[in-house]
Formats: sequence, C-alpha cells, structure tokens
Amino acid sequence: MSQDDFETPAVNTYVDALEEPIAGPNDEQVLGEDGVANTNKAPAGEAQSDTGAPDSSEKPTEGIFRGLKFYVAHNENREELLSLIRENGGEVLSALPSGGSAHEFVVSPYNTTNLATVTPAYIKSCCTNNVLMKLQNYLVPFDEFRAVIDTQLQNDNGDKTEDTVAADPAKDMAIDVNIPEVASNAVPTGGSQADPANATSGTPGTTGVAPTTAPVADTEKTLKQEPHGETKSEPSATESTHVVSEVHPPVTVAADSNAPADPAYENARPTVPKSRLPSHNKSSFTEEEDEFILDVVRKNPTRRTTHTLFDEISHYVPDHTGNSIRHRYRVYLAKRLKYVYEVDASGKLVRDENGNLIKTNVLPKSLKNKFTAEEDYSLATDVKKQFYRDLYQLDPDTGKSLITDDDAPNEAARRALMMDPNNIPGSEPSFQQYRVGERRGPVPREFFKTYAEKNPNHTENAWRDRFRKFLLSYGIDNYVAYYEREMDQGRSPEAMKNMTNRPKRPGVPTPGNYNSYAKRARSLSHQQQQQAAAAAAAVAVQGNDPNTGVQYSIPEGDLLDEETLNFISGLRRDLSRIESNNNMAFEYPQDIAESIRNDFTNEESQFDNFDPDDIPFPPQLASTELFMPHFFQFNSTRQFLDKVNEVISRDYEPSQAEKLVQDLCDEAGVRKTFSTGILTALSGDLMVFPRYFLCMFKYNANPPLNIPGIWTREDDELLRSGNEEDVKALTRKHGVGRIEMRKRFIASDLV
DNA sequence: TTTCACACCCACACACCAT
DNA sequence: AATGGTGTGTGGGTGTGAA
Repeated sequence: MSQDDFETPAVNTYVDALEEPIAGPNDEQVLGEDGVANTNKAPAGEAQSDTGAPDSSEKPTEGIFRGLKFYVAHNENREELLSLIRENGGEVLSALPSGGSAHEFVVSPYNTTNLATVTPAYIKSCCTNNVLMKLQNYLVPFDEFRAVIDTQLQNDNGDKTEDTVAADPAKDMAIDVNIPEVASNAVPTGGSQADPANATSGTPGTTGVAPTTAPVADTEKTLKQEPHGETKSEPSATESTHVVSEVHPPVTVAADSNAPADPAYENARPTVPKSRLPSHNKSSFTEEEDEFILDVVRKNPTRRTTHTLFDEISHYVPDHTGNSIRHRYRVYLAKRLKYVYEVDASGKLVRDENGNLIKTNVLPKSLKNKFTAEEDYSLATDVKKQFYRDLYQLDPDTGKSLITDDDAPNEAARRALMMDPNNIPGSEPSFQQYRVGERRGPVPREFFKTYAEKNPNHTENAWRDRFRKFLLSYGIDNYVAYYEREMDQGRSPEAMKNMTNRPKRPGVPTPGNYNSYAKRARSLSHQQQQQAAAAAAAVAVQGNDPNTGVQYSIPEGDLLDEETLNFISGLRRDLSRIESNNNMAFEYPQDIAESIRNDFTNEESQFDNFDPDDIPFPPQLASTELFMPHFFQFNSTRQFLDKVNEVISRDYEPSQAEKLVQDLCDEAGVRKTFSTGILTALSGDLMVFPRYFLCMFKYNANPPLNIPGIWTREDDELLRSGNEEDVKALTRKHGVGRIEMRKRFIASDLV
C-alpha cells in the first residue's frame, strides 16, 4: 500500500498543542477519526526546544507569549502585532535581539538578520488559536539576497526602489510583497492556521533556527481548518468581457516592456530574476503552494494517485514540475490531507443542501484497481464454468442438463455447435474433474459484460484484458490449482503478476514522467492558443452556455471543481468565438461612454468608498480557484486593491485584454479565468474593476449582487427577456448607458 | 550524510480499433 | 462477434544531483 493518504506517520517529531489523534494504519482507506485534541498525548516541545522554541506544553489559556520577547521588524500591521504580543503576555523589544536567547524572536516575513525570525502569521495564529503554534512552521530562514537588498535600500535611502520597481515588476513583487525563497508570512488561503511544515525545508541559507534535520511527521489539526476552497465560488459568471478604453480614463503608464517572457504561465508567484537565484534551479515549496496542492487533491480525491492531476497543478505553480509536485504530495503532504471532499460515483464533487462541499474522511476509490487473488480465482472458475457449460451443456454446479425440450431450433443448433463432438452423453466429467486444458475460447463478449455488471470493481474491458493477458498466459487450470493449493495449506494466494511482456515503445515518452520539458511543451501549446486568441480578439470573452460544442484542450480542465471547470470551459469557448469575430473591436460610442462615466461618478460615494482596511486579509471569498498563490502574499486588502488600481490604470488598448488579464495575474494574483469573468460581468468597463473586488469582499458574494455596472446572470436574462418592467429595473440599477452597451454585448452573442 | 526537488521507471488496468 | 494489437496513463514506486 502506498505511503499515500492517511497512514500514521512513522515518527512524531513534533506535536502541536492543537493536535488531534491521527489516523490509524489499519485501514488505509479511512481517515483518522476526528477526535478531541489531546494536548497531553506527546511531549510537545521537546523537539521544538532544539530550536529555541517555546514549549507548547505550557499552553496557558492566557498570556501565551509569557516569557517570550519579540522585536517587530515589520511595518505592515505593526500596531496590531505589538498589541497582540502585549495582550498575550509577551514582551516587545525595541531593538533587535542579541541572538543569545532562545526566547527572543524577530517578527518579520523576511529574515535579513540571521536571527531567529518568525512570520507575523505566527503571532496571529497563536492568538487566533490561543496557543503557541509549532514554531518550526513559522520560522523564516535567513535570506542573504534580501539582506543585500535591504542594505542597498538603506544605503540609497529608498530612492532606488521606485526605479527598480518600474523596471522590473517581478522584482517589484519580490521586494514589496515577498520573495519566493522566504517562508511566507501569508496566512494560508482561507485557513486560520498555517502549518508550513516545509516552510524552511531545503531553503538555502537556513541558519541556526533551522528545524531538526529529520523530516517532520506532521500531525497537525487540519480538521479545525476551514479549507479555503470550500467557499462556493461563482466565477462562473455568465457574461462576456470587454475592455473599454474610451470609458476608462486613460492613464499612461509604461507597462508593456515588463511583460513576463512567457505569458502562458499564470505565474503562481513572483519570480526573482535568475541572476539572483541560488545556483541551483530548484524551488522550495511554500506553504501556499502546499495548501494549494492539498486543496486540489481534496477536490479531486479519485485522482490523488495520478500523474496528470499533479501535472495540471503544475500549470498553476510555475516553479515546479508535475514530477516534483507529485513527489511533494506523496512524501510530505499526503499525511496532512486529513479529509477530502465527497464525490459521487463518477468522481464529481457533491454538495450539501446549502451548496457547500462535504468533508469526508473516507477516500473514494481511485481510478484503477489492482486485481486481487480472489478476483483472479473467481474469474478463472467462472470462465471454466462457461467452457464446461458450452462443452457438455450441463450446469457446472448442479450437473443438470441445460438442454430442454422447448429449445428453439436455432438454440438447439447453437448448443450442438458448442458441444464436444466426441463426448458420449453420460460420460461427462464433473466440474471438479474437468480441466480446461489448452482451450482459450471462445468467450462471448456478453460474458465479460455480464461479469462486469456482477463484479463492478473492474470494467468489462479490464476483466477481458485480465483474462487475455494473465489468465490465459498463466493457464486457467494452473491458477485454479495454485489458488486452491494455497488455500488448502492455509496460505494467502497471490494475484497473477508479471504476465505482461509488451515491448517498450520507441519514441513514446515514459509514462508517469512529467518533467520540465513536458511542462514547457504544454505551456507552449497553451501559449500558442492564447496568442492566437489574443491576436484575433479585441476582447477576451467568457460565457456560460455549457452546451456550446467548441472543445478546447484545457490541460487544467480537470483540476478544479465543476463550477470552475465550467468557467474555464466558457472562457476557452468564447475566446474561440471572438476569434471567429476576427479582431472586431467593440468600442463604446461616445454618447454611451459619456453616460456611463456620469453614472459611475454618481455611484462612487455609495459603492467605491468602503475602507478596504475593514476587510481582513485574505478575504473570506478569496479562494485559490480565483487567486494565485502569490495573491495571498499581499499584506492587506488595501495593498491588493492598490495593485489592482495600478494595473488597470495603465493604458491598455481594447486589443490588449489578454495582456491586462495577464498583468492582473502576474502582479495582483488574480487568476486569468477570474479576471476574464469579471471583465465580462463589467461589460469590459475597467473603472468598475476595483468596485467588483471591494463589493465582493465586503458583501461576501461573487459576483456581488445589486451593484451598478456588475451584471449578473439574472440581469442578462432579464435584459434578454425584454420585459418592460424588468428593463426599467435594470436601468435603475445600471443606468441607461450600460443598458445600451449590454444590449450590444448580447446582440453580439458575447454574453 | 541527510534532505529535498525533480527525473525517471515500469507493470498493468483500462481502453479502443481493425480484422 | 470474437480476437489480437496496441494506445494511454495510473499506481507505486526508485534514481539522481544539489545544497
């Protein structure tokens, strides 16, 4: 059995204060019971003490930071961090610790000091859970690159920063948000508790605060976490997309020169320029990436052992190949899975009456099942019985004749044809005495069909193949004899194996190898698809008709749940539709644009003036299906919205929708599929873009409802219906100009 | 030497097609 | 319609190289 899934880790090096009992090894198909946290079950903190960590066994209900000192070297939410530390009994240092105490820590997402540094998320997680979390998971390894940059910035008094940012958006992300090699400070996507068991693993420059060298057998309390993906996403919007430069006040900002070299990659996170990368080209897995991988596996539990699922994930995690992500899951993450989402017999996610995904700790069957000895024996005896019936027309179990007087002539003829011509009636062997010998058939197709219906653990094809490749090769009599002998002697017979000897196919990639070449090849294909669409399209469009027949090859298509899948399918489909429109730019006529501008101005006070700082980050609806991992490295909702504003303020032509979408993905972490869907809902009006996020986060609805300029599926249906009252209501909601523009969208089949 | 990321392997379950 | 040929990629790994 695989090391996959829910087997109890062999070694419990760390035990979290919140840990639960873990899965037992007895049934690898069943997850561990969701028990009550047993804070005394292991000597917590023993391993941690190696790293100077506070002993979580103390676990006071108040003052969890008692005896600990923190120097907050992080300006974002500094006051909040200071308050949290003080409120929980910790001491705030006014200067960097000396490094001589195991109870003094720097709080920062970056470690430029070579001192014991924890992420701000550590403070928040501890306070949220009222317990000292596993320190090891929040340690930030020393980062020489950042140390150098920090030094430079200090020397230059910050003057250089702006130039650098303008010239290199990748570095912009690296400096302003985070850098990939550093353990992230971001709260995992939607989870209240980060558990970056690997945050420090394999990171160059890891120093004295590094974890123990042994792999961490992680048994953290995952069930207490709300999976970020559980939020019901409804990006599946319904509308098409359009970029309207006429409506959007153009603000010229140089943007194009910094486009990523490979637009096919939806960069999961910012990249450090190659020259600054460590000499090796391997990337450590961040906690966000780990959580993303786990989330996808939970939503695709039947595919948990495949290669293709991880290859698809790699499309969203650019710095890793399918090979490495699969390995990462199998070796490190599987033990953290803890639960999956329930799926139906066909592997589709099912939801409860409220539309939420249902957690389960029972794993569904995977895609292919190994044949067991029992199955082999059963097949052998059933084929043997079939032969016996054919030859002697006797029931193998009762010995009674199958021939009846009322047999139709053709039936009698068929029986006669099948029967042994040399057999003398009455001298037939019993079924036990009967030997199949060299007989290989015929076995009617119906046999396997019926057999598969009675034995649905394998398909008809699989049963037939098992018969052909294994049973015939091994010999039916041989296997029956072997199996019965083993059973008689109290041993466990084995299934047939090593009976296939098909030659290796030249020129065919080795199955199960998804390396960087394979990834590049597929990305290239993706890129070509996008470029073709972008070249032909004035706009990127997304729709919702699931019955449209255009089929695009969407490598990541199976990756996400059904809604997202539909969303992506719609995107591809409508890119195709745009392609057929052949570069027809939809532009807002002057009068309509004027009307929309006026409406927008009047709406601003009501819909655009919420304080983003009132929205905790990451917002509740921010799932990894909608946002890239590096979205979660923003420090606040405001910071994210600022970035969005900056991007959309650039001077995009109507034909640059693809670039806009790419830039939003690269720099703001909005998945291309999502931003395309938003653009569709906005009829391409970029001015409303920040409003979409603000209202979505504030009202916890996607799409946000009853917001001017944001078209819902229902709105479009009402507009289509043409009902006078409905259109009046829509006009009150969206304004005259937007109604006219939307009508054009609908008329152009873009919605 | 250990750990990690990533590459690579291969038997075989399941599939489909041509004859 | 039974059968053989063979494509595909799952399932469960192992190998390799760098830090």
